[in-house]
Amino acid sequence: MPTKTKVQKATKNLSAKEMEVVFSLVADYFTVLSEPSRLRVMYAICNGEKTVSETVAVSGLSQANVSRHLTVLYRAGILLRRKEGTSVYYAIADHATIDMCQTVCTKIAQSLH
Amino acid sequence: MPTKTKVQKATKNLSAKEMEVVFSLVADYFTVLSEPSRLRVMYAICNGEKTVSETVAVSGLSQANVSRHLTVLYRAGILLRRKEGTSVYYAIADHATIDMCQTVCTKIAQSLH
DNA sequence: TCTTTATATACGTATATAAGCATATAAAGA
DNA sequence: TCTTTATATGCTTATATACGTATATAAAGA
Repeated sequence: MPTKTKVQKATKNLSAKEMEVVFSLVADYFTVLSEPSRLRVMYAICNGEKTVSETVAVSGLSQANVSRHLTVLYRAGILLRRKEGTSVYYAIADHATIDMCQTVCTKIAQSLH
Repeated sequence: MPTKTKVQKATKNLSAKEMEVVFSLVADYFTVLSEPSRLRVMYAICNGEKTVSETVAVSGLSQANVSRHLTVLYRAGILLRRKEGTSVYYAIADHATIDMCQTVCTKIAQSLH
C-alpha cells in the first residue's frame, strides 16, 4: 500500500462531486485576489480601518470602483464592515489572507531587485 | 513617529510605479490559481510527476484543455517540464504554491461539513 | 423640508480567457 | 516512407468582469 500524500489525506473523504465544489470555491477565493486594483484597496486598508472616502483618497481609484472592490472583499470574508452615520468603515477580517498576499507580494518585490 | 506595519516595512523601498508593478504581478500569480480546471490539473500532478495523457485520464478534461493549463502552470513557474520521446512529463516545481492551495482547499473543505 | 455628503448600484462597453474543434508538429514504430 | 501516438496551438464562441458614467439611497445638517 503506497503512502498517501498530504493532499490525498486532506481530500480522501470527499466525493468527486464535492471535489468539484471545493475546486470551484478555491478558485473563487483566488479570483478575489487576482485584480491589481483590489490588491491596492486591500493594501490601503491593511494599515488600519478606513472609510470608503479615505480609501478612495489613498488608492487614487474612483469612488464607484472602490465601493465595488470593498464589497467584493467584504463578501469574500476578507474585510469587516461597520456603519457610522453616513460613513462605512472597512477593516481586515481575515489576517491569514492578508498574510498570504504579503508573502506573495514580498516574494515578487524581492525578485524585482 | 507611528509604528510601521509589516506590510509598510516590506514595501517601504518601492516607488509608486514599482508598487503598481508588484500589484500587477501578484494579481497575475493569483489569476493562475483562479480556475477550477487548473486546480484540478494541479491536483492531478501533485501526487507525482505525470504526462499530459495521464493528466487527461485522471482529470477527465480534454487533451487540448489539459495541455493549455499545464503550459500556464509551467510558465508561472509552478510546474516543471521534462520531455521524453513523444511524452512530456510535468511535476511540481513550486511546493510553496501547492501548500498555499492546500491550505485554502482544506479550509474550504472543512467549512463544507 | 431642502441640501449636502457618503456610499452603493444599474447599465453599457471593452477586454480577458476558458473551452471546443480542427489542425500542426514531432517522435516512434511498422 | 507511412502510420500512429503524444502534445501544442490557431481560431471561434461564450462568458465573466473591470471600469466609467449616471443615478439611487440614506443619513446629517441648515
